[in-house]
Amino acid sequence: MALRHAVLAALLTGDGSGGSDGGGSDGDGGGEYSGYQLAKAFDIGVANFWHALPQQLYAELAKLEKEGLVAGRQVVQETRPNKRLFRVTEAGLAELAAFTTATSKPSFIRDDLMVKVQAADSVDTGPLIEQLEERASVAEAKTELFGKLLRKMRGGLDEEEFLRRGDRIGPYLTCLRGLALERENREWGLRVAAVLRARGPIRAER
Amino acid sequence: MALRHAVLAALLTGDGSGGSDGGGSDGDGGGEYSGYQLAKAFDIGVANFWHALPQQLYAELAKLEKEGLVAGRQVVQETRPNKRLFRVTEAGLAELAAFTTATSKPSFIRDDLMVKVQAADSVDTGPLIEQLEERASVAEAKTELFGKLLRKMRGGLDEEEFLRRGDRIGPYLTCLRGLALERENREWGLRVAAVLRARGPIRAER
DNA sequence: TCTGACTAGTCACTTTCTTGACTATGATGA
DNA sequence: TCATCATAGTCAAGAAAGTGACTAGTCAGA
Repeated sequence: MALRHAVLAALLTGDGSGGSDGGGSDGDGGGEYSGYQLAKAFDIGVANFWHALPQQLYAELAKLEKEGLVAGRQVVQETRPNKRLFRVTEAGLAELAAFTTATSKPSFIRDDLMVKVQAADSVDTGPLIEQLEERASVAEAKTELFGKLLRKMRGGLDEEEFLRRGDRIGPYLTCLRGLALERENREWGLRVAAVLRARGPIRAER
Repeated sequence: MALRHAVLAALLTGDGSGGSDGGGSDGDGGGEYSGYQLAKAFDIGVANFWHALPQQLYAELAKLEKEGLVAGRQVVQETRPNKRLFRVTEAGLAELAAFTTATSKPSFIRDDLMVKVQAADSVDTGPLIEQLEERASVAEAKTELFGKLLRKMRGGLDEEEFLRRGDRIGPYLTCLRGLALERENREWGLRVAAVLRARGPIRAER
């Protein structure tokens, strides 16, 4: 059970997709998000370290609300469907605090491409090479995206300065890791593709 | 459904935990593993890109056998419980080949610590710092482990040479990525811990 | 005018994962 | 001698995650 914590953390951090979309006064600390917005955030930033589909988020938000960890309010809209905005309650904060104190499960990764590379000696490497290069280019795009996000978050300040004095450095720090990850992803993908290409078709069979 | 492919890939690659444990003549290509050995492999090397508990592996092996993708044979042992060794069949290879050709799902990570860091501005950072440093030291240990594994796999050759001519480079390539990952993990953990430490107790609340 | 995309979300079903307990035997160590 | 670890698994229940399909209105473009 940890999607809930990812959701709480995401609700707290103002790294919303919308930007200055619509009119909300963004005043009071941790933002308010609709399930829909949250789903988008999970597709971009948060997806860095957690992944979830919209349906899961809606379901989780419902549960969290029932338990009083988030509070939702209805917002009536004329031109588009009504929506419910959620914010973290005190109880939600307490839950997050407890979670932070508890020991973490070891992080885990699951990666189809790695499985394929692991078996690279026993299968046709053609399609694999393609996928590796595709992966590398996706990683490059993400690298750029994260770079922009980071610049935006730290505003005018340089990194050291921001990390010393900025408020809300959490998302910045996780984004930093995402950036490093994608950089490595890219390099690895290119390297492996190059190695496999150089070796040509399968050699070691069985 | 991709644990099965991870299992097949793991069975193929001779990166077994046991080393020269027990007496088997290791002759014919992809190794043979018991569920138990496989479980250990998943706890070390493979855990790099896939994670699974022993029960899942036993269950998956049973399914794979029923479908003819792996073949098991009973090995009677005097001094310890009997075991069943599995190897990948032709059909299993074909399944892996098909999997390799199909498009991969985007890799995904799930990491409690990252969630906690994301929320770092709203919670007590004390325990978090501890966990980050713990993580860093685990990562360092893994870094060393992977370094050794890599040296062992490439034998006397240097890396370029090995990747050009070695047989069974798949596990080597995935291990390379694991190494890079853990290196980044370590650096990130230390960096974030230092940043949080320098900031002292919570400042930005709500 | 029809198509498709965007906003906003719900329902039902299936697959996977995780937890915990249980069976056996032999070897190691206090 | 008693406890614990390592080998080698099995079973069952429940929580979490993933998939697919569906509603419904708005807006932009062909």
